[in-house]
Amino acid sequence: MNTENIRTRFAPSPTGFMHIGNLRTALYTYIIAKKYGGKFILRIEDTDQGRFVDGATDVIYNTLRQCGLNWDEGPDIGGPVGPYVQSERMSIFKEYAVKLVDSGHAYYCFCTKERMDKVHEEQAANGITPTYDRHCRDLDADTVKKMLDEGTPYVIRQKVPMEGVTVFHDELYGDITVENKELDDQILIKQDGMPTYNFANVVDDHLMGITHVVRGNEYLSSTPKYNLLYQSFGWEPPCYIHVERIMRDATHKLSKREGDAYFGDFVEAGYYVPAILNYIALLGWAPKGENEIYTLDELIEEFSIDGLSKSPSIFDAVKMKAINAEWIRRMSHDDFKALAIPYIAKTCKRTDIDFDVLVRTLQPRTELFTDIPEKVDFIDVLPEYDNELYFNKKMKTSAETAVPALNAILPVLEGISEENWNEENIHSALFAEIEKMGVKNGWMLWPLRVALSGKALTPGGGMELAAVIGREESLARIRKGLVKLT
RNA sequence: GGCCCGUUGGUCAAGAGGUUAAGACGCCGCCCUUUCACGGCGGAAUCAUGGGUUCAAUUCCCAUACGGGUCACCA
Repeated sequence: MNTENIRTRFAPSPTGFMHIGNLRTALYTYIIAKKYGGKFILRIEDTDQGRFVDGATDVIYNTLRQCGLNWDEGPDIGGPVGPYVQSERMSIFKEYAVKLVDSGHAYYCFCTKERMDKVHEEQAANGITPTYDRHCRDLDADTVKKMLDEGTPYVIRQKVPMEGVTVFHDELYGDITVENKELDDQILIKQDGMPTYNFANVVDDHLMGITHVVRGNEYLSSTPKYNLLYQSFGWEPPCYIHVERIMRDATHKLSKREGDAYFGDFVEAGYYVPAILNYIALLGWAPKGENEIYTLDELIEEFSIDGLSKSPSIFDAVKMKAINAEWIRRMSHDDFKALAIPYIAKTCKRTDIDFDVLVRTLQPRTELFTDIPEKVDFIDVLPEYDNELYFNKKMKTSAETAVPALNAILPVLEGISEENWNEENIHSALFAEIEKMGVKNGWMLWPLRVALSGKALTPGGGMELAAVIGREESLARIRKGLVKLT
């Protein structure tokens, strides 16, 4: 593969959503450009006015920026081969189509929609794949001129060779050969004068100097027609890299309905953007070594086209969550803290707590940021709980043993002043008492956890909880627990 | 249906004729431990099927099955 002066492009339609599969295509496209020091171009394909959605281009911009997939040329920043919005390029396609007519690679077709419907109907009835019957393919020049002069509505169709084969090369799939007779004389310019997607794509890619086309593998079937177009123009075809799709399961695509299709869904669900990128990069691509955690820069470093998979990958939310958790564990305390605080604040309004202890206990227990609110919901107000919670088989504790345990803890903690109330002092005071009494750690500390949180599952143990919620609240909750028990 | 593409544990996947068929997630067990996690150790679990080629096929070839894609004046 020639990697000199690579130019790749991401050419999404503004639908209002960024599908996770498209994002992955954008990722690979970006990586391939950057890996070889090339340019990554953004082109907006908005020619389908029927699908126009307000603000949809912003979704594309924002997603790409959030992910760090910064484009070198695009609608907003311009570039040498603009415009980068396809709807602003409409005037150029007709001219190129006429060039093809002149060179005998395309032709005017005056067939009406009604005639085509009838033909297709008949073909279908005879069990033939509906295609254009090439009715206008060999109209003589005079007839064409006459009809054009009369203003007869027309389309321009590609004149695909009737015999022979077309071969194209894909970096992943190798050479793919298709019989020309399988190819339809597809429409290049529609009756309204607008280009079809396939035609605009070829012309734009060429005019923009795109060297590597990375796209979903649903385009594999139409690539021979693309290649024929390049040949007809005498242009060098780009290097094709078709990537397989991401599936929901073996037979279903990711869908809007399941809420698992769009980038935004995952951000909202508490995923960390670099982790999302990391996970989707791994879906359909395997690194050489055993590391699975990559930043974008590391991905660029590690990436290799031969690591791309030729079969569809099934999206696994469980694995993505694991990758997300790994990213969280690897964060510095301060980075995690900054990201966690807004989620803590959802259920914990207090600001006088020991955030450092809380955040430290939270970090290894957080898979998604959205896990956090539920984990800290006991801080502001002690939840109602049952004395049964004091029972723990392994700790050998129960509502009965909790009474002496809490009675022993209370004076010890009362002995720590407000100024000295911190995890270290709580720890040493409590452990001194434990040693003095000759009891098991859990016998003493399990009841403390329950009294302080009213929960069996908490971030950190009894001592951390005491440090987090503070002296006054801790003592009050222990006393309350004692009252509740007796 | 025609054409094109694909098929290694539940999932992501390595492997490129000879391997005890990596690794990760998940699952199970054990250890650590004031819970749960984290961390550590161990375990169960895979080459779609049938024919070839070969001394030897997960690996190469051909069928079959299954899955996907595509056959628009949509993109």
